[in-house]
Amino acid sequence: MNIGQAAKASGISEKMIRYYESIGLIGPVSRTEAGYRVFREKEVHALRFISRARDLGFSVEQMGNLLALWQDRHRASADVKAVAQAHIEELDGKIQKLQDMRRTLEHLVKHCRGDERPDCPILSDLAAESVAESHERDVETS
Amino acid sequence: MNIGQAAKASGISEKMIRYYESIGLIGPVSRTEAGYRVFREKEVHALRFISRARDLGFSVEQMGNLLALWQDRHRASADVKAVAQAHIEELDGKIQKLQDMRRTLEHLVKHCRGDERPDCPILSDLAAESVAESHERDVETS
DNA sequence: ATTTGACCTTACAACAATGGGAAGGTTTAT
DNA sequence: ATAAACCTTCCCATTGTTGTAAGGTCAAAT
Repeated sequence: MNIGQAAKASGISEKMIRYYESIGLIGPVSRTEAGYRVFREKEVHALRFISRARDLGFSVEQMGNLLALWQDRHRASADVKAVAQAHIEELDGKIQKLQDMRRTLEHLVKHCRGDERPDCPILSDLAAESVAESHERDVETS
Repeated sequence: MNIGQAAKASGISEKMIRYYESIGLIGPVSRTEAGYRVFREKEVHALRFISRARDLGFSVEQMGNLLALWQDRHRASADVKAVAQAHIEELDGKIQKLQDMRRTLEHLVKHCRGDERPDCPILSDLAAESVAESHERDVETS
């Protein structure tokens, strides 16, 4: 199976397959005389594994861990669970941050007339002289 | 005011200030004889604007639009609102995606014993021979 | 047998946004 | 005069992915 076939079979682009090989996420793929990569079921299976993990937002590093665990017949499921849980917490952090932004923005948008006049609370807020927001200017010992 | 002061006053790192100048997000800053950048209130004000927009997750491109509108006395607030609303939708998309991941992962984690044994539904799911599309995973059948 | 087109190879650049660091010039305070 | 604290530009790395260029290979049609 050539790389094009493997890409279609796994849902990972040729580019990314080569990349994953180059960084060692998947071991070196065997080649034909001419240098073409040859994929067998084993490799394609791993690529599909990667594809699914990627869909769940795992980083390349985390995928490396998961792949290692997958291939370790003596793994403890606790180790796998730990990776997954850490990722859930990462996701929670990101979701939280995005929702905070969303809330603030939603609030501003709700108060903007959205007509031809220039007055706009969104810009006013962005341009506001810093009041008691998260940034600090003071650095001197007072 | 030198760049270090401007950085402290705006909450944007020196690095990023130079970068924002280099890509034209802020106009060229005037210089001393020796080549040091000189920031006046006007520039610092713009940097603070950028800092706030960035905290709300606006991209550099969107910030460019917002800055232009901010400086356009004849803007229509509708234009500002449109930028903000587009961004809210972007945020919604990202949140949605992350929550989908989170849900799936949470489900898998819940069904993993997390003990010494190797059996793990998380790995089983990732390794599954594709049955249906990856989105059609089993959802809370209780 | 040669051409064509679809495939493969590597290598390099780019994206967004940010940080790190080197090598060197300037200002300020001692 | 000298050291410390600034500033400057330039290049590199990150994460994950795509694009492109220049070239080698394979299979089918001429």
